[in-house]
Amino acid sequence: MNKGLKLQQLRYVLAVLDEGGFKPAAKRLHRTQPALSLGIRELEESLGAALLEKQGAGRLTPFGEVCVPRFRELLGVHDRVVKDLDDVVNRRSGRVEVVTAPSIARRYMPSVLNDFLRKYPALEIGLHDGPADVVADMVRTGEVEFGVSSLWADAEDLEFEPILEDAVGVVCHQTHSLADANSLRWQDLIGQTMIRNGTSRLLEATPAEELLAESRIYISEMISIDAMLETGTAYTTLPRLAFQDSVSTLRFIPIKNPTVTRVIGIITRRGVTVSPAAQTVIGALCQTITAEAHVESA
Amino acid sequence: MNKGLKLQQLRYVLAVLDEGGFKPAAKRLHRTQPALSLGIRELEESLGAALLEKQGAGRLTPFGEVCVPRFRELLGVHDRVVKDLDDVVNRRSGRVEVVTAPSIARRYMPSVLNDFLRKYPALEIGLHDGPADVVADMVRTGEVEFGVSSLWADAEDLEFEPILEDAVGVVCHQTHSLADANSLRWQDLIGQTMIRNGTSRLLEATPAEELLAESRIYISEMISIDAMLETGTAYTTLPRLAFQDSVSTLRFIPIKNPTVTRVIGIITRRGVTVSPAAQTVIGALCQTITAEAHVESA
DNA sequence: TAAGATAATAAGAAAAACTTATCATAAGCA
DNA sequence: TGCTTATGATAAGTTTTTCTTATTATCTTA
Repeated sequence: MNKGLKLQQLRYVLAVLDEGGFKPAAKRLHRTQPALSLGIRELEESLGAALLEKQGAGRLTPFGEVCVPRFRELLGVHDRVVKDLDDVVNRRSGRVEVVTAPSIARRYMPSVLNDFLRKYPALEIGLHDGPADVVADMVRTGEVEFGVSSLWADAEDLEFEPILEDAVGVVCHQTHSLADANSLRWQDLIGQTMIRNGTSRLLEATPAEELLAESRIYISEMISIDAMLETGTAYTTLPRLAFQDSVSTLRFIPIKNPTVTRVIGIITRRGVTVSPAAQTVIGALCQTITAEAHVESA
Repeated sequence: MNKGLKLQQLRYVLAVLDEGGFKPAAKRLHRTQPALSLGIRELEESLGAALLEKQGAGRLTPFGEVCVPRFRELLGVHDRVVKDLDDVVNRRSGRVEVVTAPSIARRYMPSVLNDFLRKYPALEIGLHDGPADVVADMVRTGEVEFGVSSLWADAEDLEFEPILEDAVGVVCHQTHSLADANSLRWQDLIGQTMIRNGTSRLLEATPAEELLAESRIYISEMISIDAMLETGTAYTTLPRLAFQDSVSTLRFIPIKNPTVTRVIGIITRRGVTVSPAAQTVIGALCQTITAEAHVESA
């Protein structure tokens, strides 16, 4: 009473029944006749009773009649499981949750998503956005498989794979005194009214640090910042991607010498392999970004 | 993308999860750690994606999370099938259909059935009875797994295993002229009025054949025969077992020189193995018969 | 940074599964 | 009936798989 059926032996039995004999069954399974003979015998011994009548083209014993429907059930489940998992591996099934910085979500994800949905019609995707600390937390908790953002403190439990550099510049109203410059240096900003925002942390430990110290306004929401900038009395700093060209009364002026950049990358949990579907999303995103970068630099 | 999961490898994965590591899992499965390492690796390669994270006590990849419930399902079905079939083999489950000659059904089967039901509480049994040709047909069609009766013509498609000899004797009313004999010879019956019945075929091709030719009455039903015998004017012949002692106004007188017997045996389809449950019934029946034979001869 | 633990890798041994060759038995046919 | 043919069982040897021991790499922890 050896526990543990071997699926292949069950297939041998069913093949003999379907084909009506050992020889044709063996042919279908690309085996020789003795292989089936021995395999089925072993199965019978492990069950403790005969399944097939001696001679006579593959007729079943009463015990065999009891067994065969169960064999079919077990093999059916097996085959379905194989197919399901194969679908997952080959991106014909699955769901990916992603979180990105808002700038990425607006600028790159629409085209990535369209691409993705067209290419893998059966995959589902969930897109979230938020500031860098929220991104990191959502990755940490496993709410999402990966995030796309900059990473402040390099956390022990997170992996960071850079994909993009985003230079910080000045954002001000077109009537602001800085508005017409093609590029600026940090010292040009001394004495101007600066609005700090969520991305101002990028300036810590850079030549801009004293500007931060001078600044007496902090506004977290972009809409409120816009409203303040519209008065033409203050400026703020933003990475290029976070600046929305669509607000046409505002200007973005690059800052050089030195350039301060935020590094955006793929954030994953350390030691956690992302799912096949998520790998596909990451691939598509990187491709989109490098493609757009070429367009911009051209 | 090698189709065909190996159940053992799935168990390896689940054991690693349950035990939280390769080493304790290996211990539980009576394997060494590299055995699991290689087995799981092969499984991952056949699936085309990793299941377990590199280090870190058996944590799952996202793909692994998808896989494991399905592994559990498949193994669950497997284990249930094994248990079901084991129950059938070990007579903890199943149903047997039997057909016997009426005499066997009345004389032996009650005790066999009681024995059987007590010993195998989960087995079901269906008992039918009928004349020899009906018995043979029910076996032939597969309505029942085996029959217990005599077999007239030895049919090519049936197997006959003798278990019992049943001698033919005279049955008559206690007032009949033959009633007081201890035993009779066939010639003693010449000139008496004989009622033929279903068992009279036993006398064909025996010294009793001329009695059959003389006889002008045939009655098929025992009750009608009894009524006729009660008049005291006629006799009939029956095998010993078919005679019911309970009808106390009738006598059974053995006939000797020569003794004519019907051979009762187990009738099965040729080349069809009976089920484990049926084997048990056959065994119990044979045992009961030999036990009673000893009682009688003692 | 060293010590201890855990899993991966390598190489060879054991077990399993399969193949070719042959034999036994039953069914078909003159 | 006896010969032929077909089918499955059996034997022996080979290939493949799976496991073990020994070792190495890597992570964890103190």
